[in-house]
Amino acid sequence: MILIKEKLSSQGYRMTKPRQAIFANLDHEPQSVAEISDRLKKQKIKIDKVTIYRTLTQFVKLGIVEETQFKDKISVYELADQEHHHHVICDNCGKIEDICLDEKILVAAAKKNSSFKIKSHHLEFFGLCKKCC
Amino acid sequence: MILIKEKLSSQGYRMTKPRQAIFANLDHEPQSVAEISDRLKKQKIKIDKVTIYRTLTQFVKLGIVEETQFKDKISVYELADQEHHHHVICDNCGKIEDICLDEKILVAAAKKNSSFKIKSHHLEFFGLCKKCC
DNA sequence: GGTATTATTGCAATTGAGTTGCAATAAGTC
DNA sequence: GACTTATTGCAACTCAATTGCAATAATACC
Ligand SMILES: [Mn+2]
Ligand SMILES: [Mn+2]
Ligand SMILES: [Zn+2]
Ligand SMILES: [Zn+2]
Repeated sequence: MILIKEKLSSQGYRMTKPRQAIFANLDHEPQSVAEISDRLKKQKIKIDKVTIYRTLTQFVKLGIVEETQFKDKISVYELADQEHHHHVICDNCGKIEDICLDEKILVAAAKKNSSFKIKSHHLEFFGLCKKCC
Repeated sequence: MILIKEKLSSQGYRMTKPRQAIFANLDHEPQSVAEISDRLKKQKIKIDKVTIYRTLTQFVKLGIVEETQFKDKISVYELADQEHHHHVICDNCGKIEDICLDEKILVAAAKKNSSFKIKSHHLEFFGLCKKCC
């Protein structure tokens, strides 16, 4: 928590109540803006969606949050303080599971086979969770 | 070309001028609806965007076209008559390069490490093309 | 503490991709 | 050619995300 205050003020940004509340409602599971908004509403915290968008965009820039999008194209956000990992998404109910993979070999192969200077990659898996199987 | 007429009529669909023109403007490089629309305009072929959307959705269902989305969230479409492959996208200019990788090992590892019944995956690489390097 | 400065917020309006309803049009069939 | 019905184009709409701007609140300075 102090960590993010540091990160903010070091860039001339301010630690505000909305930013604190949004940060407190982030998770290691990716969430959409709508989901974060709902969580805040349940806690009787009134924050406009625009503020959530702007805050998350800023958190991404500061490396506090990671943004991804799956098949449905809407952005989802999760805390960035975890080791590099990927997700398995249920085609039926949308449930998300983390998955750790050793993809070094694959990335190395990609770098070798491509004329591009490869910097990053997206990798997600889709299927059915236990309940939906 | 006859191929797609078969596929269409076998499902009770019709081969129309718009569908022919849209098919003729598909490529092995992923294109957005806007890009396809522009190509058609340059050829003085007047087809509404809605028709392009509906046609592509149908082509996807028939297995003629593959739909993907990269970082910018808009859908892109490419011909499906090619072997399974992935893409490298330039972060600067959007150029796309095909890349073939042997990901069997990775997919097997994912299936092993996950509680889900994995059916498919998305894998894309990002970086800088030669020009933008 | 109180005041000045300026980052931040909330609201309303806007953008842009994609979808839907429906009447007019054009394939396929006989 | 006439009939049936899939398809098209237009307009209206949805929904995530962005933008402009005046009101508000966090920091800095006294
Ligand atoms: Mn995760
Ligand atoms: Mn390709
Ligand atoms: Zn499920
Ligand atoms: Zn480039």
